[in-house]
Amino acid sequence: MPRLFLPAPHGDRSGGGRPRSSGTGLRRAGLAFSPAVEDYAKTLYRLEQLTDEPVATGAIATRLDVSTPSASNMLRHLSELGLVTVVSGRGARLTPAGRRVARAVIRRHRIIEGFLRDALKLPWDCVHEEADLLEHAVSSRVAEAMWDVLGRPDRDPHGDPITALDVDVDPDKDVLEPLDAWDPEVVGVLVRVSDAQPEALRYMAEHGIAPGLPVRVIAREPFGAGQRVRIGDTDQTIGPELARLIFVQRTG
Amino acid sequence: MPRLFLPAPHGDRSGGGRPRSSGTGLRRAGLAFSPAVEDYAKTLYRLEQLTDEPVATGAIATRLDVSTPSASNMLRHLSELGLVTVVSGRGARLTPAGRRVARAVIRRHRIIEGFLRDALKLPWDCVHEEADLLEHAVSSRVAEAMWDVLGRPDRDPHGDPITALDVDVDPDKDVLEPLDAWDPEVVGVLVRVSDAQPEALRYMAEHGIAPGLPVRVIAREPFGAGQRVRIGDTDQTIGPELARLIFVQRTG
DNA sequence: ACAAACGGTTAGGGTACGCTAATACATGGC
DNA sequence: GCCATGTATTAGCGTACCCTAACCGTTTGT
Repeated sequence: MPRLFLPAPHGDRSGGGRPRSSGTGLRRAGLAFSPAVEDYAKTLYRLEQLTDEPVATGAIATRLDVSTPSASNMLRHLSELGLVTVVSGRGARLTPAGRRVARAVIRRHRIIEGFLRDALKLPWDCVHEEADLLEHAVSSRVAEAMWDVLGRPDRDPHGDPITALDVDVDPDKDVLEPLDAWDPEVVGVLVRVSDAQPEALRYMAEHGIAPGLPVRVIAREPFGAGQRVRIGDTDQTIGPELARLIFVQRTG
Repeated sequence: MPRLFLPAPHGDRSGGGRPRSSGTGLRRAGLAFSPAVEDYAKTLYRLEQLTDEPVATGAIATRLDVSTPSASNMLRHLSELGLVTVVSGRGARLTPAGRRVARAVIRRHRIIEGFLRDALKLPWDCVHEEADLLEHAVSSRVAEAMWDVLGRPDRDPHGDPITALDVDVDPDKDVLEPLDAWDPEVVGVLVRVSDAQPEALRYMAEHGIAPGLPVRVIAREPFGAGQRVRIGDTDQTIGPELARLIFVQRTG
């Protein structure tokens, strides 16, 4: 049984005597949940923010790059851990406990990203992958120490918010819009860039597109060729696909 | 199959189609070896430094806190990975490849320890356990970045050497002795303290016993009560069990 | 010389994950 | 209302680790 002090997973009609771990547990003693469980919670949390419906099993599977049956099984597992409620045949929803787990993982992830970039000077585009690995190994104590060293910032390098664990609201709700949606002459601040596509991240790094800079839309190019935009103090043309990954807040 | 580009483990009479991972491998894609394998290599490396014989299966099992059969199985596994050669019925020995793996893990471990203590200001005694967790998740790139930030030290906080990957010699060989072995009036420098016992670490931290300080043995107490020693600029009595965990280098 | 003792290996199970193939269910078209 | 379609679940496996119990092979004591 991997997690001490928690109801045993699955059937647990086991025969094992020693209450130590099975499989992966030689390391990670005492950490509450397995990396896989944390990943599912995190993914579920993110997908829940997009709809009010329960999250479809297939969507989770796609996001995590596993087969649908695997996701289905894991969701049952998570529900036995009390982290999700499964709406059979339709999808799953995080419980409050599940949301806590997800927020903790996401918080650690963002702190680690910030730390890798600002303290260790790692290049932009490798930071996300490294953080995906580390988020399951870094204890809260270490993560909070990193956060202190960074000066307790409220956003990570991509502009994603680093919120307290008991905060459920997304501070970007009702505030941020994709740059894509803006018409000419609108002005504001670049708040965050999506970290979903490493390639896009690299491009943005090379072209000086980073959170914190002022943004002004100059014109919309014809035939869907994107927007002419001033970011910081350079003008450039942003294609619509990239513009959907850039989130801005109106100031004008 | 967890490790890309390596001969498949065990029989591999599998039926699986997708060449992705099984079990634990959703994260850690691309990392060469599983945490368990790294732990075995590390332990083997340490035990090999104590004897010239092949390392006994039972010794490894004890050190890793697993059953002897588990260790036996894993050693077979490691031998199929080309990391050890098993001397059947007697024990195992690391191959050059195994030694490389072990040194890489140990190097990461020590860099992480130093980093947690010096950069993150974590207390002495929790540093070792955190590092045990992190050493399998931190990539070489991140570890080397940490090392740079620390100023490329050649020892970790306990005084254990941080050596290059291709260096096989222990720089402490023929140089360090346990404090226990010293007679009165011998003087030198405290180079390292064993990190094997967290309790001892805590005691030493509280009593100002740390690597780098000058040491002079003042007298040996009667009836095995230990030694009267000056460490830094305080005198104290060190019991023989503690004295065996403190390693010193003669300067006089 | 032989039996006890000890250490290692083999046998047989477990759990956590993952996968494919086959089945169940929900939904939408007609 | 009924079937085609798609999505979700169940069935059955595979692998990495771990464990206990039973089985060897050496070494050792007398």
